[in-house]
Amino acid sequence: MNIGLEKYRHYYETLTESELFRHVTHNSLNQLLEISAAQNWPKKTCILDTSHTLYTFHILITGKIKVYHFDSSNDRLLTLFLLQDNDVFDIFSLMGCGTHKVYYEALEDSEVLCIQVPLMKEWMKENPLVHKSFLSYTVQKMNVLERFIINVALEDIPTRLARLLYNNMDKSSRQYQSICGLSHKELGALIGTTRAVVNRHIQNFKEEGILEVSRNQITITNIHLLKEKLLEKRSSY
Amino acid sequence: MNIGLEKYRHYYETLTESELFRHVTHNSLNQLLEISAAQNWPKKTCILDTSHTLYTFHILITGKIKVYHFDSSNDRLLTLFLLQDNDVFDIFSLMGCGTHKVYYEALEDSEVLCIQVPLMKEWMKENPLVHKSFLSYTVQKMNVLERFIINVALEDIPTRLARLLYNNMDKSSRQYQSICGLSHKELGALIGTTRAVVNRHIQNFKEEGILEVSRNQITITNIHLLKEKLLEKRSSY
DNA sequence: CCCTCAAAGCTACCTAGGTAGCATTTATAA
DNA sequence: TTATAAATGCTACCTAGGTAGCTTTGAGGG
Repeated sequence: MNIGLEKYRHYYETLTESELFRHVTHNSLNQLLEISAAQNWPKKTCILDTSHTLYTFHILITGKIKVYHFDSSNDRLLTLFLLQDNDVFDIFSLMGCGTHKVYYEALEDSEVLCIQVPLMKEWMKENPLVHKSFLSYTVQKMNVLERFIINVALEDIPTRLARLLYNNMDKSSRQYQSICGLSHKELGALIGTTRAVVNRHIQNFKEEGILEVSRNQITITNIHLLKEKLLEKRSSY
Repeated sequence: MNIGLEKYRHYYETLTESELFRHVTHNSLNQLLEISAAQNWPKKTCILDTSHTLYTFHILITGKIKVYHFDSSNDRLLTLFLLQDNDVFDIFSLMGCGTHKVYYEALEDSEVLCIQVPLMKEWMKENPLVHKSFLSYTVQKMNVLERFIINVALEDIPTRLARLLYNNMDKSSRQYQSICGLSHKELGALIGTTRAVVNRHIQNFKEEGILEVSRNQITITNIHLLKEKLLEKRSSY
């Protein structure tokens, strides 16, 4: 990597804070940075080509990246993950698990470290302890996926939407962190439905006094009512 | 472990064939068996108590075990995984990822090795290479989950059912392996719907000449028609 | 400043799939 | 054997959510 010293420090310190590289020596961390290429992905950059997804491993330094699947038959997106600081992708290609087809899009300006898969494999071989961290990380992600699938398969859309809002709300400030500023279409992709349906239920929530909408921003006005949405389940049947 | 020599050999050889323990020394594998307790879970045994799920790690030697979530509000099951020989569970508890609530049920008589989580952690610490195998294994499972969620969120039930049948059919013999003998209710749990709906579509498939039904057994009569079900998607809209 | 386009709001329609209920068949056990 | 329970097949009903199409709003760029 050939960059300014300040940038380098910035990357270095971010990696230090990551649980993935916590037990890696300073020396090894520097070696990792040596084989990395830093890239800036501006907002709305869409990464589609396989050189990125199949042969490159990525570390997200700052920003927000959406991992999604595209279904051509009904023209719909499904967001599998929202990656934040210190997330890594794509472990699938790292493990030679080649058949999964996902796309990436930067939802905010993002700094990304790119590492060729063979180089990364080499580095991991010399730092075998990271396998443990990666395992822990992957299991956590799998837990997220597991809950996701249970939601999509067993819960109706008002419940899923309420859960999405609730989970992403900072309980004290009632502000949103990760899903702040997303369009209804993006919200739909996050819970497995379309923008029209999301909009419909947001209007319902508004009427019920759960939230208020003001240009590109959803504000929860009654957190208790929101929470009730999660618990009521389908008892109306 | 205190068992007959033959059983011991049987377990040992099964583990040797597992990709999870491929690079483990004979000595370590014996140590693993030493801290294991062998159990036989008869068909339809349902494991619910947390001593099994939360504090014990399991290796499935022979048999078939269903990992499922139960939703009390609408009284429905969702099968997340069908575990076969040499599968392991539950990695979540091993990684201290305590919040996932799943149940286990033996669909066939199963031989299981049970290992206390602290002992397993100790053993893994002395055999750090297994973290790599476990990582690879977990990533593969995650890939399965990822495809599952895409199916459930974006595809209709005829497609999901057709895919389930197709994936679990031995293409040459047209026999089923893993889902053979499952009830419509079980099939529903595998694709995220109810038995009534599964039955409805099986009747449709029958009328279309895709399959035949004879007491607890589904036989595909036209594999091409079945495959078309997968590809036609929702073009009828 | 206006122009453009995406996002949001809303109406109307339709169908896949969830539900309820029952009758029939098959399996398991007493 | 009979009895009990489970699995299957089938009917009828209903509603959540997908779709189409349009208007309104507002943000960002020239």
